[in-house]
Amino acid sequence: MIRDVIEDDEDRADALFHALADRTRRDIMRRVLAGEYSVSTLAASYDMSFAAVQKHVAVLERAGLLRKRRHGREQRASGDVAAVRSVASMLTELEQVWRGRIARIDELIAEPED
Amino acid sequence: MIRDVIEDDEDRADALFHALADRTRRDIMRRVLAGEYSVSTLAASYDMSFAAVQKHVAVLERAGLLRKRRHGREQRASGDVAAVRSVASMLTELEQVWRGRIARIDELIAEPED
DNA sequence: GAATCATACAACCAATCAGTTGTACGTCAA
DNA sequence: TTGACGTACAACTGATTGGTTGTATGATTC
Repeated sequence: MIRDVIEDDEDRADALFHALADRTRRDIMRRVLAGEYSVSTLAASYDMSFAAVQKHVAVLERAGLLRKRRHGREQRASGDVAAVRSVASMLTELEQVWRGRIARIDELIAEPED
Repeated sequence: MIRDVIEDDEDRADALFHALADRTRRDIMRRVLAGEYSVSTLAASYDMSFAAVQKHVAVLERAGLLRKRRHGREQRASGDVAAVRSVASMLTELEQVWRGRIARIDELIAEPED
């Protein structure tokens, strides 16, 4: 059913916005969009345990915002710009809803009959 | 200090992404961007208590995503499209970081000396 | 094969979250 | 002035979060 697809979309949106609603994770995104970094290299940048950073990376990965590639014994993460764009397009959709409202108001002003 | 401004920006980003990381709140945003709605009118649309919806509206308001105007005894909410755009611009910034990476890679390919 | 490095994951904890019910207060209509 | 409506907020609950430490597993190096 279409209903379920929409549900999945909402699940995905929840995951994406939630993943971005943490400053450490946003910072990780900035790094992995600029280049490839192993989890331990990333972890070295933050004042928290390796496990904490690893969990942040896992949250971003589950949301589809980054991918990991094995490289020897390390796992290198790189950001997925398409996922970032998909979040941006959700916001554009919201903006379109607003444009619809404005268009309706403009119509009323243009045709003041009734 | 500049440091504190950045901190405030991060606080704001946290609040914005967190506010949008809930499907009920995203749905409220769709409505209040399309028009003005009283809190109780909004509440009638959802299968949860008035208080729950009122709290969702408060979260969106604190994040700056909507504003309320008194109108008689009701409080009408309408979405702030500028706030939505500010979130979009954060994502554009992320995308710029990625573009920088690609540009650097292209340079390496263009000048294979070294 | 042993030691080491990089990663993943479980178990735990305090804090926050999303929901509930109940209460209080301002505004409007009779 | 009394009641009903619309809103806000406090107090509570179970679930989730972001952090911790400890342990297990894989790949690398000696």
